[in-house]
Amino acid sequence: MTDAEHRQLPPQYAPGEVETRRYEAWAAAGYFTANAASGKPPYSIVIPPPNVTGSLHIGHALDHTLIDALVRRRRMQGYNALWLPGMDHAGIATQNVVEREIAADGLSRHDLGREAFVERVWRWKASSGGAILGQMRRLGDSVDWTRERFTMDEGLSRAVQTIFKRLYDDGLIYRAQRIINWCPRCMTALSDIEVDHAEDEGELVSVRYGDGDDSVVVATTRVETMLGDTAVAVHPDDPRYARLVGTSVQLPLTGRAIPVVADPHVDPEFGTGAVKVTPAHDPDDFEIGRRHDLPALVIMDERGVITAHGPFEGLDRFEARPAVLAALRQQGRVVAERRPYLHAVGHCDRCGTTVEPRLSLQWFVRVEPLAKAAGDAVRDGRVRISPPEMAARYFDWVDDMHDWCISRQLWWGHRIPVWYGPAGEVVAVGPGEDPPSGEGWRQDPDVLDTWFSSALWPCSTLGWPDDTEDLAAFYPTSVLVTAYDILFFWVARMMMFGLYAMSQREPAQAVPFRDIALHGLVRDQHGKKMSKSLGNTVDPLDWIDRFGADATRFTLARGASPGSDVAVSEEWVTGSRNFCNKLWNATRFALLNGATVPRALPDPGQMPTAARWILSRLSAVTAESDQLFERYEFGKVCELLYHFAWDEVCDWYLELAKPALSGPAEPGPPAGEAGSASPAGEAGPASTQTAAGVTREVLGYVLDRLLKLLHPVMPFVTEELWTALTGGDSIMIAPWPGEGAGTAGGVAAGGVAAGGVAAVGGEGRDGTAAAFRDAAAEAEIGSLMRLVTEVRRFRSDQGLRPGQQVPAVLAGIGGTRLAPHEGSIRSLLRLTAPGDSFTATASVLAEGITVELDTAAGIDVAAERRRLDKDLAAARKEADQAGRKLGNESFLAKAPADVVAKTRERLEAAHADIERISGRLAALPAAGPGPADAGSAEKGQGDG
RNA sequence: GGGCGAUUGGCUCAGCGGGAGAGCGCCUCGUUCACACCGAGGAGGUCACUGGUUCGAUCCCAGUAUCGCCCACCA
Repeated sequence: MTDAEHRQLPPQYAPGEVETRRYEAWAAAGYFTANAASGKPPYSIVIPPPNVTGSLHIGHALDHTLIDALVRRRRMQGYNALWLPGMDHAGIATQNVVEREIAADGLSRHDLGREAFVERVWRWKASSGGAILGQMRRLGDSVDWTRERFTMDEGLSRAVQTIFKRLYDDGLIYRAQRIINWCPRCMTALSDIEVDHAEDEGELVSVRYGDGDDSVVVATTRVETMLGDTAVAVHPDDPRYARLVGTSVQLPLTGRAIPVVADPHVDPEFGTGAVKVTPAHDPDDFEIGRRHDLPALVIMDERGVITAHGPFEGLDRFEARPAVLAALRQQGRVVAERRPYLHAVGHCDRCGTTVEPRLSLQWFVRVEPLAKAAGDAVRDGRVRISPPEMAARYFDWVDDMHDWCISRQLWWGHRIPVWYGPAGEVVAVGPGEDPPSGEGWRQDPDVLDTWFSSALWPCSTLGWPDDTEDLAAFYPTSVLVTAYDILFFWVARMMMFGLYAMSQREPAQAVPFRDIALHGLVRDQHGKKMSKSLGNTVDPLDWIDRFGADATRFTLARGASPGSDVAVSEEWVTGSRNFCNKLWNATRFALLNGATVPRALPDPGQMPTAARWILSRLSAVTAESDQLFERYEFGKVCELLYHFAWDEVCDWYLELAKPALSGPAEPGPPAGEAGSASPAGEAGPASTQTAAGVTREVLGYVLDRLLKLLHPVMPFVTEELWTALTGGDSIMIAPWPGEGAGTAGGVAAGGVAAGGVAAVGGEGRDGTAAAFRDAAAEAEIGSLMRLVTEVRRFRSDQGLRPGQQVPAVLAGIGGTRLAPHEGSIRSLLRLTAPGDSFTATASVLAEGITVELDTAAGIDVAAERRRLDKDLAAARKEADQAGRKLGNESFLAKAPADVVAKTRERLEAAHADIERISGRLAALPAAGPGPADAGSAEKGQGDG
């Protein structure tokens, strides 16, 4: 853009072209790239790595918006800000995608063989994986593309093997025969958290084992597993079965004799008090079996097909259930059936298949010491969770966690770095791809749980296990931003592995992040979960196309408060789009009127009150938005800035500035209220010191700051407007307008490096970051706003068109604090000077000033009386309330002084209102029949 | 079965011991030279219910109802 062009804006913001142009320019300029060697204090966030199979959905859009806002703000504050991008290989999910692909050619992964299949997955990744990375550009994510990582790239694989070996050597990884969760469709083991429990309808069947006096009735929801029963268990103190303990009963259908054992785990109150024991197919039974040295009889293969010899062999587990039941029924073994019987059943969180408890040899992480350390880091405050309530969930989990099954019977993932000798013994454990020298070595065929590598993400992406510059500069990361639904899967595990991997550091430096900022899930306008089947999903790319990235981001951020869900709808994003346009036009207006951004503010003595008012408000808003940002209150930041920009800057300040802007630009006698300000001096060499000049600078200053405050959430439109306004290179690298931007206060609150970082970025080049507070100006403009609103209400009630000019006298304004604002008031209210024939036909009393209006048609007495009656009733109610309080001795004795004082003020104000309104009622011309002024007022109160 | 949270205007939500708020929607008016993706004005709520604490409760406590979420190896 040329200098002339950059001050011309079209009347509407068109995001499309701006966004791609700006993003590419930022990336090309290297603004996203962090430099570990820079002397600036670090601020780092690692992306929650999206699945390589994924595409950008609305949940990512929320997460990324919040992260990007944090990073952009810190960058402007002078931090060495890093947002590190990357992806997760997503073991099961990715393998499933490619398996489906080859299934189209009628092939299974076994047809290809392991090596070819894995090769095929890599090819898939290269061509169709990672679509999300391109989509992140559309959102405006300021990620450092030079540091992009993938959980299966060389460095991360080495990190995985390294920590595996360390854990193994420390006795924290072991291999054992256990009952694990097995998905018969994915044909792999799952960890506890990869299983979703859902209430399923089953049936509870009571079956008689044995005959005659020595028989016992057991209840089960899974009759088919009886084929693998190796005992019946009863409670040791249960008198009903005491005589049977130690004997055996005959198992129906198979005829096997199985022992009756006594085990305290059995609940004598449930069912018959006797339970069948199937050690190979139920985790509880497995434990009972261990205690009593029972054999574990496996009756199903890895697909869930019955392998027990007999008539049921070859049946799927769900076919076997009715078949076994029918056979039992035929033998008269079924004593009772209860159906439907609701109970919780586990499902694979990847494919929904009912999980089968399966006895198998797997690798486990002994989590207890790791989980304890992870809990302690939060307990002792090294890591803070936002919102704090979520910490309870975190503790529940880390304090009572089962060992973590980490082996998966898949091909896509980090192969377990263990080699077995010819006899099957573990003889070597990674790292390194090569087997030990000699013959007969065989690597474990399984891969590691995807979450095993994700758990290392904060340190592995920064270079661990190597002692890299990035690791030194950016670990611990500053904050982890993610949805609460992933607290257990990922966050807690990063805590465990991060602390373990970095344990050579002092405890405060070993944590993977200092803050955990949890946000909620995105829901539809009715608070319902988004799902494809409900058809209520929102595609963020569609919104970006139609409303712009900034509108999409603002909508999501506006709804985000710590830990709670975000409801969005097209109405919200429309509103956000409108807000972008509002900013656009406010800046456009400023440019059309010659606004400039000053190096320093003009002398406050030269400023109109309105300027001091808006600067005072800007200062308050800036401080408040900084505080909210530090607390991850994104919704409140957005709300605050939205209302400041729209209600205060646009609706009032721009309107108040209009008369001054149309004044002379050359130095001369200041116009309007500025006449009361100190005369133009030579103090500011760059300043024109006319009312118009001062206003142009203040307007430019306010917009400069406002755009910067909004930039973290709305990067594109603010960039476009700011460069047009200032001619600067980029708002991205402009200094943050915080009061003493980036100084120790802000840093301490942000919890960045311990020890604090003082004076980051300094005051910036304009050196005007100090607070500008002016309570008198705020009070004065507040008074003006109330007066104008009151008169507008009158005009509206009287059916006067908003634009209609009305001759008026502002009686009694002389000597009041509003006297200097008469010009503004007249312009805002469309009041003209009274002509020769002026006769007041109506008046409004507000702020101690009587506005006498000459309305052409006179006033509508009835409408006015109705309104006044209503006002009077409200004022009386107010006076009554406050008066009653002040008449209460206990209140006077016990309430704090400021509350009492405030109540007094309320009472006085209410009395003044009553007097004013009564006066106006009395002054109303008697129109219509009836001597009813007082009566109608009374009625109004009575009704209220 | 445990735990947590919610219940505020038509909708989605802020507020959380001393005067009930916002956005959208709704009604009225408006071609004022930034913006109709706009401006001005307005209507609309006994803050789920019942008790308690308090000078004072939407806000604190207890209970009830309804809804939601998380965790869970009782067949």
